[in-house]
Amino acid sequence: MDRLETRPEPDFLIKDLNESQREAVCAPLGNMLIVAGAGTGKTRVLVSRICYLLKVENIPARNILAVTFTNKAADEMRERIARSTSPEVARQLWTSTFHSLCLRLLRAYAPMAGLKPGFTVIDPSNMNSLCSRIMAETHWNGQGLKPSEVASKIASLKEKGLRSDASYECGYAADPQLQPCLRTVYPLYEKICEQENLVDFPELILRTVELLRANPDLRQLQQRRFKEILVDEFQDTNTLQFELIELLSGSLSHVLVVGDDDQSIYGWRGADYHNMRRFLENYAEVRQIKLEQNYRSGQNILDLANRIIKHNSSRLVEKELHGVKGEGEKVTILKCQDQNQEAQYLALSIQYLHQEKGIPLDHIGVLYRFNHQSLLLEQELTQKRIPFCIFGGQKFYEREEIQNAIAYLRLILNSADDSALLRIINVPARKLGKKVLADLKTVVEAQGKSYLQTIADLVAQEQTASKELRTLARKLKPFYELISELKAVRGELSLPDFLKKVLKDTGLLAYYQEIDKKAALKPTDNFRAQNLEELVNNAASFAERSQEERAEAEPEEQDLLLSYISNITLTSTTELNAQGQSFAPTQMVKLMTIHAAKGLEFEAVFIVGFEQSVLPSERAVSREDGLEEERRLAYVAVTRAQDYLFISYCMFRYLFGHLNKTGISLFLKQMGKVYKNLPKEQKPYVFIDHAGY
DNA sequence: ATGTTCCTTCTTTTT
DNA sequence: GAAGGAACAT
Repeated sequence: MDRLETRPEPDFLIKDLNESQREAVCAPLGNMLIVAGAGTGKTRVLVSRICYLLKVENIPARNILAVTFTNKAADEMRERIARSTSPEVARQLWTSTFHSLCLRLLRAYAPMAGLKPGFTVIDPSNMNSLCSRIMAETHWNGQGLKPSEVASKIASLKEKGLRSDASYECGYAADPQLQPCLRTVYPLYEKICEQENLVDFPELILRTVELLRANPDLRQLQQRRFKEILVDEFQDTNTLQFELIELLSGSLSHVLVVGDDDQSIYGWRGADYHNMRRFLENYAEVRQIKLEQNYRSGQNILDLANRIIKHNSSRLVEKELHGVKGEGEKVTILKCQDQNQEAQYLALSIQYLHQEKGIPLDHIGVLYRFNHQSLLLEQELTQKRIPFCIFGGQKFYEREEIQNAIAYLRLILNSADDSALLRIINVPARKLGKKVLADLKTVVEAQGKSYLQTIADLVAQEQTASKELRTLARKLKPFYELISELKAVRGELSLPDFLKKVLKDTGLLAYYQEIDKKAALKPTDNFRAQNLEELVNNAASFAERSQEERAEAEPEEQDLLLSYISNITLTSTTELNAQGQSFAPTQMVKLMTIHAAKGLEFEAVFIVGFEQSVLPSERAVSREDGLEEERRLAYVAVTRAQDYLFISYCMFRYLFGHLNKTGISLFLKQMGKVYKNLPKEQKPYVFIDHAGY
């Protein structure tokens, strides 16, 4: 025992870790690829590694960057590090998502990146309306492409690092359907974003990459800052994010990436798990570590999972999960006649698990491939009086009333934001309909200024203008005065008080109260006015939080309203439910898609609709790598279960109003072959045929 | 400007 | 089969 040891022994860090985990945590400084199977304690390894870097390697916290995909993961990591070190240290760490990291850099270097300070971050739905605006103005009908599809084409081009000019050169012009989109819509989209000072999600990354590419000095500065870079869920990175990491890491930095190619389920969104292989190729002397010891599930569940994924031929790394909990319960595979029977069986089984096995309802997860599958299940659970909640569906910040409130804030912050203005200029109705807007538009186009500036000019020149312009000015004056007044008082009020004033003065709150009153039939409906009030609460707690962090805040983040709306745009889904509250339901069964379940675990898992043309989905299999991605989806679903796993499939199912013959999924069939000749006791599952009744 | 009716269209969605 | 959009009517 050496009490005088100044350099802390890593024992406290590696206690309870298995050998490969320990190797990952205590490896000498260098590049590392950790292939971490489901439930193998990867977050723990990441957190311990960061603590090791801090305490043993004495790397200052401000030189460590940990990148995740969700805010939730980033917060959780920071919190766990705070517990192992100190809140002080944890605050100095850079733990953030790709997007919030880029936002921070762009706010700091806006002019250098070709952006005006105070730019607005827009979400995918705003991107859609912008595209629809452009399509209307250019009179292009989309040739079967909807605005949202055009928007996602643009987004995916950006995620490949391609601007409008580059994507045209890159041979995408060969696609006849894409041509008008590339030639007219994309360049116009870029132009409008530039004029209105808007930045969409993929743009955050692309701008940052271009900024770092073009400025060697700035790049070097960042590379010297980020000595140790850690990236979670690396299989989900896209081309652009891969390049971002390359630009941020210098010759003296070390990069550690953690991922699992078997859990790559966002390929359709541009994620490319081959980045794991690329990492090995592009980085020097990468230490490769495989984590296969699973702490989550019983061996029966793992056997089934291993068997399913084995049929994928394009896996990067062969691996097999070994459990530590023993065999555990057998998996139940249930064959049903139709979805009604499946729903009934589900409700009964949940009751059984809850009442006989004492499993709390909130430790039970029901997973499905498509959102619409929940409908029937909801009805059945309601009837049997089993409390449940649904993850996903409509998100709080996507709700119309919230988007409208945010649009007012956007306009107040950024006068150039025509998209925001056009959204709310007549909400609530101000007699500014089609006619007035068309007249206004001609003036805007003649002047070449933003809508708000044009309105300001019109109002100022009311006396001297022609008769037509005078009437136009008179109609627009109240709206102009409203926005000006709000702009003027912004600095005098706290964030929540200001928001309250905006909702009241614009008439938005009264407008939605009126709508609620008329529609107040179903109590399950979200009252819209209530949602707006929730927005105020949300802003209040945001203001409180930033008060605490004020000491750490960098000067560019001082504008509370600006950081609030950027924040609410980048914070969404799992953290807030449709009512805008933090989502931590108790005593309720959780229903969600398999995609939404990634990263979660439950004592008991039900996978419903494990059948042909559902899982694998009929449409997915036509895509390149589609079938294998669906199989990975099945693998993710199965590996969510700790103790109980129930899989069900139907022989027939209504899909889009028609009765289809579905039946057992290819994945289950292939898995079952291995066990065909084994006696029942040796199979990891019990098969029940309910279809005969 | 708001309500209606018909018609089309169906994944998954970390930010 | 249900929801969202477009065309139409009030």
